Amino acid sequence: MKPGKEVTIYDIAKKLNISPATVSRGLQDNPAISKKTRKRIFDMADELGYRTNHYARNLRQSQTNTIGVLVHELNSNFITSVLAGIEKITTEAGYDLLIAHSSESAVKEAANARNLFHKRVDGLIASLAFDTTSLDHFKPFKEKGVPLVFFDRVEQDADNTVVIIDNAKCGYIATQHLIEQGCKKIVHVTASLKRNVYAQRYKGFRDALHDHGLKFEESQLIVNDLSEKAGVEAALRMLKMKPMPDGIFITNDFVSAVCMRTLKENGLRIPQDIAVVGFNNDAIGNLIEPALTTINYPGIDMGEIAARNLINHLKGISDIHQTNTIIVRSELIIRKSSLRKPV
Amino acid sequence: MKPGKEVTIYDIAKKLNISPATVSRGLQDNPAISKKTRKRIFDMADELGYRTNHYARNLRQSQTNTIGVLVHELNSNFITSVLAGIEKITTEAGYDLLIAHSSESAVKEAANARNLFHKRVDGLIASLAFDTTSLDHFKPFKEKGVPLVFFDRVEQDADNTVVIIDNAKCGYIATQHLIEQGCKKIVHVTASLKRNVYAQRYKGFRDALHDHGLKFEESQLIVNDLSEKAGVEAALRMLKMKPMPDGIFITNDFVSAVCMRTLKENGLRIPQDIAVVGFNNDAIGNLIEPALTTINYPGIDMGEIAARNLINHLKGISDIHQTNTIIVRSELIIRKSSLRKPV
DNA sequence: CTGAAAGCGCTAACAC
DNA sequence: GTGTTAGCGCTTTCAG
Repeated sequence: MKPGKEVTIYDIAKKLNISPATVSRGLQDNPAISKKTRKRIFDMADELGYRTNHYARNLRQSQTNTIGVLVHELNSNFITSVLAGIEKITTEAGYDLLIAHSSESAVKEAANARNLFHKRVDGLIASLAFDTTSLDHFKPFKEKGVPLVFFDRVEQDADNTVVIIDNAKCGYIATQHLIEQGCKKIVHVTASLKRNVYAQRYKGFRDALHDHGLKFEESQLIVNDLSEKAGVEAALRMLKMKPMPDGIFITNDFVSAVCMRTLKENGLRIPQDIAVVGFNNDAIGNLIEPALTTINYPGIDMGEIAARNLINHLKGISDIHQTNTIIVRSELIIRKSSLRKPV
Repeated sequence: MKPGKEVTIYDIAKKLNISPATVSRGLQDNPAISKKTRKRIFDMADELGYRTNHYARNLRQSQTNTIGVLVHELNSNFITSVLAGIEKITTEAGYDLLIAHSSESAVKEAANARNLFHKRVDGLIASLAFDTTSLDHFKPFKEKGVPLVFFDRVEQDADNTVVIIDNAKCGYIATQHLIEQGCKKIVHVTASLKRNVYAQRYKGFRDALHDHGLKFEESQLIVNDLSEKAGVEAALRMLKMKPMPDGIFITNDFVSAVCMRTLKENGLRIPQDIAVVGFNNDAIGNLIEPALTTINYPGIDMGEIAARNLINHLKGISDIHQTNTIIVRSELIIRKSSLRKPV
């Protein structure tokens, strides 16, 4: 193995006195090649330390065997689970992953989309940033016929395939649970209502209040950016309300934990004074006190489903445009933060 | 823009009545091309919706402009910070990232290394899995002259560049802090001592005990896999010790949180009965009760440093083999979980 | 400042 | 079952 010099199929061909085409076929397990030759090819490849030049192959085949993944952040349990699911499926199918994250910025998201497009991904799986409103940056993909699958944070128009949970239902059952625990004034802490997930959860929240004859005032809705600072502020704001809320439904477990901390620091008891329900079922929920009631939904499944749909489409097994919306199961996990009555 | 047909530099050249070579040079801001021509080229490229074919370019230049990153897991704050740091630097320098994670399995790590090698990354940044002992899977990189940088979990032999913190010192100050708080029997919960980070922290722990005249028994060392289950077991084991420890130094914040939960469930008060110090400064430490004393070290800086070193080497600005070990600062963050005396 | 031409390593018609 | 050949899109000498 001379350093610096790459082994090519020509080297293998020469050593074996066969043609490069045969080597190429052999390496791909083409059935037209006899068992013996194939074995000789593989052995020689090993011996010489051959490695495929993916760039030559991709150039030739004009397809990259790469799937782009566009997410808002990497730092949540949920996202890493989704990634794990995607990775499992794509790896099995022999695709590479190019992962980009937008740090919740629509501008960076557009830049990443452009980059992935220029990298010629065969398909794209994406979850949108907070403030993404237009889907223009995905247009090039559509024009080139590169299939798109959105998950979780999506924009639902006619021709996107989306993998989501029933956020409205989740919002409803979370709120209903609080009502069943005796809460009369429930505050909802969430992020920009322009984003489907938050809009839907809010809708569920409102519907549940309405169906149970509870009234709603604007002050019961707190919209922020789900940061630690925002969590503290939300809690302080609730402390000043008259009357104070006796239940909170928060759209994210981290912010729930922050809120709870601030409330407890101010002498409130959870769930007696205020019952709390979060969202996502992050590890944190089971470590804080009291343990957090939350909505669980399977990131890994969402990832697998998104990836599988995309790949089946790429392989021509199914057409992605036929399956428009896939809803993944979700459930309420009841823990102490909301439990005022025996179950 | 006809669908399915890619625009190449030949198309641009033809439209402009110049040669493909000129277009290629223009696109790369080659100073040999006049401003006017360059502008015309860019405008036409825009108009036609041209996108570079990276595969053709890489094939031609036989370098990929890609850096591989090999990590044990994605699900920690620390790792995602490192990744953010790496990404910042590599993006600025125009490199792509190929990220692989080994789920703490040496076997998968080797497979990932092989894959990245076959993908021909120009350089590799890695942090090892728990049970990785041999560095054989990195040999191909060395043989081909592909530069390697290890961070955090490393194997220190002569010719690897490593970016680490002073784990022994951190272990020492964590332990010393507990001693200063009046702890007489301190237990250390950690992972496989084959891994440098854990071995060094343990060394610091032992040194601190020794320097302060405290004796050590084998039972004061608990080695596990840092899972939730392991955290619970560790706590239960300590509850059975006679006498019970009055201080714990745990190598990871998550396990600290789990341990604390179990101890509290069993009626122990923290820090009065047992003082706890963790490691990593994850977000969780500030949300549990009492807030967790821990060691902070800057993942983002480690990522940036690792990436910068690698890239400078690739660009020939500096030689990676000259800088063998880079130590990043770290510090003890004191919170309530360990505070028995006024500061 | 620009053009002509060769070649990076691989695959896929098309032959035989 | 195997060989010949052309070409994927780009960069880069070498010429002018």
